[in-house]
Amino acid sequence: MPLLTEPKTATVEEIVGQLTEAVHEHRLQPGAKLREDEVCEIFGVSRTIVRQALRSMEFEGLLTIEKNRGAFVSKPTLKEAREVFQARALIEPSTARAAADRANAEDIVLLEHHIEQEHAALDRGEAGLALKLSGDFHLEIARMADQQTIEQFLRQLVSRSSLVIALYWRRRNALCESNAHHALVDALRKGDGDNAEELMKGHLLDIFSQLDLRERQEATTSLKDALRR
Amino acid sequence: MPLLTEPKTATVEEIVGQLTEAVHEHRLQPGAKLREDEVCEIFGVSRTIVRQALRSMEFEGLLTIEKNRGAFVSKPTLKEAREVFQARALIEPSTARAAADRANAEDIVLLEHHIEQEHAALDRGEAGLALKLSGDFHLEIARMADQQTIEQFLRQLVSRSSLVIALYWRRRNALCESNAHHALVDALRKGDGDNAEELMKGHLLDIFSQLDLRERQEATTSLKDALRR
DNA sequence: CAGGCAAAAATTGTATACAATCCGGATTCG
DNA sequence: CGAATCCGGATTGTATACAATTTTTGCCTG
Repeated sequence: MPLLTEPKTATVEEIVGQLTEAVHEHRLQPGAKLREDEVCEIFGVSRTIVRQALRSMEFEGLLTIEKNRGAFVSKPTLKEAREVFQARALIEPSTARAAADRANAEDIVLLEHHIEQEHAALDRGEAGLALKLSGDFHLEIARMADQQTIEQFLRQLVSRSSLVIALYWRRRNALCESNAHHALVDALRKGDGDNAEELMKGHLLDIFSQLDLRERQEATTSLKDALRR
Repeated sequence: MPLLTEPKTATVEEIVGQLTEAVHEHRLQPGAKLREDEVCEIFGVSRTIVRQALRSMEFEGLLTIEKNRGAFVSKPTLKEAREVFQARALIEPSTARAAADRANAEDIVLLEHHIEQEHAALDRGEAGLALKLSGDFHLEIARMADQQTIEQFLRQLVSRSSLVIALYWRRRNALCESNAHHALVDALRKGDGDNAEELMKGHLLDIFSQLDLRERQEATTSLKDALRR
């Protein structure tokens, strides 16, 4: 399995990239522990480098580092989950509008290619990959808007969205993706900012509505609790 | 002068806190270099700790670390400067609205106290301190809105705003601060979300308009270039 | 046999040693 | 005299050694 196998001496960025991808594609689930030595061996570097990588990912919100206990893939709470999508709802519509004003033919082709890959991944049953591509799609739009500061924030939000979806997505099977992205690209192609803004707003609401954000028991981490009736 | 003098063994957070404060108050100017050994001696810790602190501040956008060259207080470009205030204009008005809905008497007292300190600092001629307090004021409002994700982003934006102001503020002397904060607190006290939102929007535009964001020459760092006619 | 205690192993946190790179000044050559 | 080059010191980057903490394991006792 060519998963996280790098021969030797990777940079911090490469490690962050591969680990981030693994989390985005749900190959690493929320709660999973990343032992430093293990990561060291996989990438063939010293703990100095690995610790830098883990710390970066903590800043992104992807990992939570507990003192003296280690780095774990973050498990957003319900409140955090809501906040992530509230923040996206605040940021992304206006970003889509800006993108509509600036998108050129090249950008549109890129986005369409993105959607193709996304559908292909879904057809192959690779839901994790499709999810990551979907996130990248949103980031591409932010990039087109030429707002690096916002893009940087959105990167964090998309990362966290991936965690939220891992924890709170309703049906494990049907990962929708209707044709919201298609419609968005159409609006961008026409330079229709109003429509792009509205479509983005609706799209985010749609995703949000498919999350199960009701109060629930903390996932019982203790075997004892899990077995008592 | 009790500036950055800590006796011994500080934590990463303490170092980040003190250095951040120094940047926010313009005691450390954009472009200033932070040598690792120097910071080590000041705080009485090893480079391991200092490097963690510097890296944190790089993520906040406060420092820029150039490979093999060191950590410098960031110098936002014109584009970045504009983006920072565009992002704030996008985020803060709705945050002010949310704060108006949630603010209790205690919060209002806190904010008023904040404004007092700000004016006192201005009267004493401590413009840097006043600026930092002004940033904290905005962060307090975000905290009241109970949106930690947004608050986290705003923290970065306020940090960068401090750098932008250091670089692009028009008149070095009169650091305005009219009574915009007073008006905002009034709206919050009354729970008037609409007004709070509008006031915040106007306040940010006001700050933005006092920046000198025209294209300009890169400050010539070379004496030779400065002398040739 | 359950529960608690203690030692050992495993893991993370910090300091230090060593390697790589950069910077400034002196030297040499055109 | 000016420019390029090379060297030594200074500074940052990485690996490793050691300390502190947690987790596991095994033993002992009630």
